[in-house]
Amino acid sequence: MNDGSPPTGLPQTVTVQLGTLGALVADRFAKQIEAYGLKPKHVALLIALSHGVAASQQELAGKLAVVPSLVVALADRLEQCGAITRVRDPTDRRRQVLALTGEGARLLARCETAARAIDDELLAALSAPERAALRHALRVLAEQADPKTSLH
Amino acid sequence: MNDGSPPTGLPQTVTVQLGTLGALVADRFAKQIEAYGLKPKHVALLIALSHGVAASQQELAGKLAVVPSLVVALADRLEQCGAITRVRDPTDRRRQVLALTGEGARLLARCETAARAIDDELLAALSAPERAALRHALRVLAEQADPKTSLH
DNA sequence: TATTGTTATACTCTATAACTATA
DNA sequence: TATAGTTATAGAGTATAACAATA
Repeated sequence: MNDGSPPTGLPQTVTVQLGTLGALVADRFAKQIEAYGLKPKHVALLIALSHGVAASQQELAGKLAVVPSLVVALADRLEQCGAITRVRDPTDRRRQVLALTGEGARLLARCETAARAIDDELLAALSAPERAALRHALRVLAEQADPKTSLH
Repeated sequence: MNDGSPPTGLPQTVTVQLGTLGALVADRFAKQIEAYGLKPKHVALLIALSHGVAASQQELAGKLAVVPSLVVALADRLEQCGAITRVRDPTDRRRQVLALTGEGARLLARCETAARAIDDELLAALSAPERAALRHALRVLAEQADPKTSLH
């Protein structure tokens, strides 16, 4: 264009910048964790299990804001690589109760290492107080968004 | 788990928080702009056109970090709704030169309004200085990431 | 009859590969 | 022969819908 009309301010919005940076770091993170045979959604499931206690697949589908049939596929993979256990609830044999294993916790720790490396690279351009301010703001926004939190 | 092992620090990393929030705002933004018949990638193409001058589809594929065949589909849609023009370069008739129209600029303005509304809602939980600090940090990170910037 | 998990299927987004036309 | 764009096809990721087991 460049015909004198005001340039769009869209790229300066937090919405677009968060969307762009989010996609960027998500791609980097996905690249790193594929060495462990995991996708971001697998990690989201592991995180959910590491927080609360063991949970049914329906409960997890709610927490991850995905459909139950997707939890089946994610859990299949995680069970296959030994990251979770999957046992029928004796009191209600319809329910599959998932729980993190030691191997799952180790995988999660490796993912955390990968994430921290991406953090360090990304935040290198900021001063220490700028980094602290960003972390604070993200923490506030993340917990306000939390009800349905997932990785894309 | 909750067996005494340390809980994962993954959700506190900037990587995971940016990824999560980015997906959240991207979804909200996508929801808003579908009223205009646009997807985030369409907006990304319009933004690219509003910045530089008219550009060939190959150049745009480079800027958006997508494959040329995707630019075809995006441009088809944008041309169809009158947001861009698409003319053969007379000096090299292989090239299609895309340019933003007045209607495209108007669409972009509506998208900006939608993004600012999401910004306002999201940032309501932060104080004015916290908002300023976040905007500053995101601006720095966004421009450092910029080479291949897109919306997911 | 309602609910949990599963399977089968379809849809969206995007990439790869083959093709056309210009150069 | 090489390049811009296009078309056809395929793959990843996820949802919807039908189904089986259990309540």
